[in-house]
Amino acid sequence: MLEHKVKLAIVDDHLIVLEGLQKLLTSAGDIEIAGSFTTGAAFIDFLKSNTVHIVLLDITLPDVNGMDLCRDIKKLSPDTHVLGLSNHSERSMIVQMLHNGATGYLLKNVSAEELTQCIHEALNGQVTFSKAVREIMARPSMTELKGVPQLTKREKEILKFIADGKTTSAIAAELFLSPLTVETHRKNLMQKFEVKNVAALIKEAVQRHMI
Amino acid sequence: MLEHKVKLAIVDDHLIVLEGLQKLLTSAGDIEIAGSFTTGAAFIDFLKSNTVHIVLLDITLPDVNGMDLCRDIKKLSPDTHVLGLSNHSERSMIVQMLHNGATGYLLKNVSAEELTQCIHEALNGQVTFSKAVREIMARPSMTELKGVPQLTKREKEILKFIADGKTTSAIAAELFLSPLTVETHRKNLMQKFEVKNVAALIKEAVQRHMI
DNA sequence: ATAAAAATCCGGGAAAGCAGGTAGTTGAAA
DNA sequence: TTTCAACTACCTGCTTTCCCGGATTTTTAT
Repeated sequence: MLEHKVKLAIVDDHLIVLEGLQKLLTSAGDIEIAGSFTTGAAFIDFLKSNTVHIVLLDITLPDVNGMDLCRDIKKLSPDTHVLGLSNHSERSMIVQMLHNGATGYLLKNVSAEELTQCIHEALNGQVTFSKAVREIMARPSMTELKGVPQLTKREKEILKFIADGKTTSAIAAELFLSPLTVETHRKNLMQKFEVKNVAALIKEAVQRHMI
Repeated sequence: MLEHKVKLAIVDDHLIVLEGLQKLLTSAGDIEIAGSFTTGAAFIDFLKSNTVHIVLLDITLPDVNGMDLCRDIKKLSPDTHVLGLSNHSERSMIVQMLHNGATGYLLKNVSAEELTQCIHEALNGQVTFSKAVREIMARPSMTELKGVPQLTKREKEILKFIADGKTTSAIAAELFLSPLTVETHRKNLMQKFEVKNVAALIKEAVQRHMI
């Protein structure tokens, strides 16, 4: 196999993190930083006309959330490996990222060695975690075990409206839908979350950062 | 006045951030990084036998929280300026830091120029914020303005039950109350939160860490 | 092309929530 | 002591949610 440099991209809205990562990665000679981006949109743009082998993706971005962006990246370029990078250590976050096609997940307290090691593992297609993440995954907690329901775009949309306290009919009016349609989505949401009223629904959703 | 280099310390448990900050600060020639620390304890130790003019202090640390550490620092070395550095953009966080003696507050999305500017302002004793923080402080958003409603013990109790998805009558049974009483509490809760249904109530409550 | 998933729409009935009150009892602070 | 906040309880009328059950069309993935 030819040993070209690995093209790596970073998506993070914090300049500090961008610089920090670049510094940490200079020691790994075979990695080339193809680009740094502060928004998901900017990276997607770049990806359309450039090859990226691996991308370090912050979960919280100004424009889109990491989960959705991850999914978009994999759709656009299935061979690009995505490593989630975040301060969020909740199991649900990690699981969600993997569901959406990420190859691994790192917390921002990674060391330089961990970082480069994870990158290389990811390039081999291995699912890889930073040390702190492995510990979280190893000790599953009751509440987190149930996993995160996979919501459709419409469902997410309506979930947000519900959380804002809007009634079914108000939502329907705003989205030009029949109230009955909104009712159905609401019903499905509650089924997916395995709850039986909005109160519990919203609690779960907020706690899982879906709102 | 003699122009010695400014002795600056960084306390942050993320290597990435440490490196990133160092990189960003190299451009400011008059600043010398006296030390980097990943725990509050380590920095306090250092401070006992070294002069530090200014410290960039992450709010979330493994051993202590930033507020308390800030207070300790000012007690030990009142002339050391503390700049809070965090991802947390909640107004309450910022205010708390200032109460505890911080000279300023930065979000981690600061630019290099902002960073050095804030450092210099802080050295002059000026209270200083990064741009994003100034915006938060200038425009108290609706949700932040109302502050946290003062709930009675009973109300908090019932709020939790509601968030768990329990119905009014179930709560009443569990607390040996009339359902009507629970209804009243629920009504009062919604008044205090200025919302008109449970969905919004729970969202607000969770987001304000009351659940 | 075909299957699967998502999004849309519908009915009816039971249950709960919402909004607007009123009002007695208690316990602590002024 | 009286005054006030909290907790308790009640009423009426109306709206909305919740829970069954379906159905059709459009989009997406294989």
